[in-house]
Amino acid sequence: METRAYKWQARMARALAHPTRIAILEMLRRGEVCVCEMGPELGASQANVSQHLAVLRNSNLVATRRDGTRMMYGVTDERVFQVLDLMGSIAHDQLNAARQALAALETVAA
Amino acid sequence: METRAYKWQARMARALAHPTRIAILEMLRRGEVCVCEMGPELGASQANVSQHLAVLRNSNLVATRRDGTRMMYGVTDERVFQVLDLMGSIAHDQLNAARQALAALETVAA
DNA sequence: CAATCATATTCGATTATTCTAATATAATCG
DNA sequence: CGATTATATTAGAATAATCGAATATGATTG
Repeated sequence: METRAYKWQARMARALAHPTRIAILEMLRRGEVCVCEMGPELGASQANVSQHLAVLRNSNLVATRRDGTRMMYGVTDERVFQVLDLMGSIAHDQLNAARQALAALETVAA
Repeated sequence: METRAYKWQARMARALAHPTRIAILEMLRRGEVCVCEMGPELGASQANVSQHLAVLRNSNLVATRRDGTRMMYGVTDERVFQVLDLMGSIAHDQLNAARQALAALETVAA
């Protein structure tokens, strides 16, 4: 068993395991983004955004570039978006399936 | 911001965020697998495997089928393997990059 | 139905995440 | 340099995840 290898995938998954961090990554689809844009758009405090960015940095999913007094963030590997896309469609289809199952039950009940 | 939608992706990521659960999913690449095979192969206790299976079930990544006294587990959506593959290659490349950076530093130090 | 085998659940202790509030660092400008 | 702006870090409380041990459920067999 490659339990060692799985540790890194698990680490990465853990970094993705928060709605705010996913929202941050979604912002980064457009390219580099300044931290200053994130707080307002995410509806999160400055400290909180910074903490979530630290998690993403620690898992090497994002990298920073200083631009004067501002910090620009970008993804280190575009494939993270493919991961998000896949998780999005899986979740979407799960929801649809659940809805259909519910509708079927309600039809019987009616 | 679709913070609502991100919640589901985050939930899914959280379900993937443990080496044992990734190992379980890797076992399921071959198709349905009996719980009885998992404990030994994972080096985990029966209770622990069952707990991790519960997490995967709650996020709808796996489904069960009873076969007499045994429980067969399978993935509900094969795309979860694409997610694992992507995370694997991203992690792999991250490691390589880190190794190369280290090698470069060591060359300078020598 | 009692015994057994396979799996799931509960409990309680431990550790990890997450958040807010406060403080620290780092670059820039006057 | 002192003030300002932008970001990061720390501290501490609240919540959630994890694990082993014990117990419960559920199908099967005799």
